[in-house]
Amino acid sequence: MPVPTVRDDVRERIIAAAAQLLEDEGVSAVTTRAVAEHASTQAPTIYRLFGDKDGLLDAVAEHALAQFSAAKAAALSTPADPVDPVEELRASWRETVGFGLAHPDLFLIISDPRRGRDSAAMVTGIRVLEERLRRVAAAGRLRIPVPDAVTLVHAAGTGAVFALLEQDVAARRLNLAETLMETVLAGILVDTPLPRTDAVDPPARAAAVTLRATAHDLTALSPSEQALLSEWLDRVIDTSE
Amino acid sequence: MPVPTVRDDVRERIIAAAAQLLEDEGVSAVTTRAVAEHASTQAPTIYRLFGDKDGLLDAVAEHALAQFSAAKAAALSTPADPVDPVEELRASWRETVGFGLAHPDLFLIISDPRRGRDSAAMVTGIRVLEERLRRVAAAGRLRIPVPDAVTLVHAAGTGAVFALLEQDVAARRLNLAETLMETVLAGILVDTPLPRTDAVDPPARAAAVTLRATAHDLTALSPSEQALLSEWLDRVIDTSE
DNA sequence: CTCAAAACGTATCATTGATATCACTTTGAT
DNA sequence: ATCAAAGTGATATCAATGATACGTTTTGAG
Repeated sequence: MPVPTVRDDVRERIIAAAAQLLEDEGVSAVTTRAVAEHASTQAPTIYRLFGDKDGLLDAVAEHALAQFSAAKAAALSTPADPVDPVEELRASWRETVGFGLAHPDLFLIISDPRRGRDSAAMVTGIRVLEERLRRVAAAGRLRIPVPDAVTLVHAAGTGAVFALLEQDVAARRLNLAETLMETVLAGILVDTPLPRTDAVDPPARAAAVTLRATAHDLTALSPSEQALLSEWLDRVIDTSE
Repeated sequence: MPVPTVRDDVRERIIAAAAQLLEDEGVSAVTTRAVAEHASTQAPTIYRLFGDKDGLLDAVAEHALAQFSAAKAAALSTPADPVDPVEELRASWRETVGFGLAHPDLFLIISDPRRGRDSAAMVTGIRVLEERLRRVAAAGRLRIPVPDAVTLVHAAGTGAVFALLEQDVAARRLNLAETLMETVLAGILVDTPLPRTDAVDPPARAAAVTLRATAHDLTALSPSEQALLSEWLDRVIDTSE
């Protein structure tokens, strides 16, 4: 086992400095000079240790994701203390979405397909998801092959985070992630019905949704009447949720 | 109606030059100097017309997306020639995914949440999707409010494109996009059964999937036996697809 | 034709990723 | 202990890029 050398120390200081700059001031603040200064070293050291700036960002992404994955792995149930693997999958999804929303710039770097294809960070994250889904399959709850499920859940999760990041931070509809997750789970799991608003819902809701979409084409109503009708229908739809 | 001025001409030339550079050599080739040269003008003109480089990229994205959306809108069925709105939604999804895969750098620019929040390009794209879903709702096929469906489908579509772009171009599993689409549709539409492999499938497939996940943990089999079993199960799963 | 406003074009700045260079230190074999 | 080889740290610097200042030219209304 190699003892930590001075080189390792500098390497960690640089990664930490870059990570903090990324977190605090965004990706545009991560310049070689700023990183070097925050790490109390010089710019050329970055190139000696990481090759180029892309290599540094790779290292930052891998570091952050490794930390995150370790926390998740620690939460994995042990054979001695089994937990419903589907619930673990749900928890994993929520943690991932939360991570993406909490560290948007980092998430965007990791998700960049031009980087992610061979990135160690992405591989690490995928492996955790795969283990979760393997357990679900082992419990007989998965309806499709594990690799397919990995890709599907990964794609949906990425899309959910991106869609939420696009929304204004104050008006984020966080249940979008939940809805998308449940929708995907309903599609890939056995014996997991669609979320709430299905059979339980009064047929009135479906009718309201339908009518709401055509409210502005109802020639029998004046524009102001259409507007009011739309408001009412929105209330009907929302309160039956 | 304003007549086209010289300024408009230069503006279009710059956008075309930037778009072509983006398409041919990727985003890193889109420098102010390269764009200016290809457009037979000077770098400062870019700043007079677009404010900064970000503004130029915005304009490029909007231009490309407007062209794309126009083509899609032209394909929209007219009242005189109605088409199943759900099928139109499927077609729209496929076109969007195809667009993303054909123009990855452009798609990444459009999808960047830091840009997309107020970008005209994103608004344009969303509007088309909203119209599609409004028609689905008007036909009584939508189970959730139109705005929710817009966000959901948009998120899933973005995720599908990103997941596909991450894969090696030669080994892309394009049916991932189809599967995700059908899964989401099954979740938001009424009277739409889950995709193919549901009730039609023999229960054998589900069992094969379950067993496949635990093949390497079967202590009753030797490692080589486990490997062969895995191959057989993969064939079973694939041929009943 | 005049002339003010707009557009153009040259030159240039500041920042940033990346590298050359070199003195100094550590390392490890002899 | 010695000394050559490798590594480290620091300064200076390069090339490319986004962005702008400012003098010159073009345009179009009256």
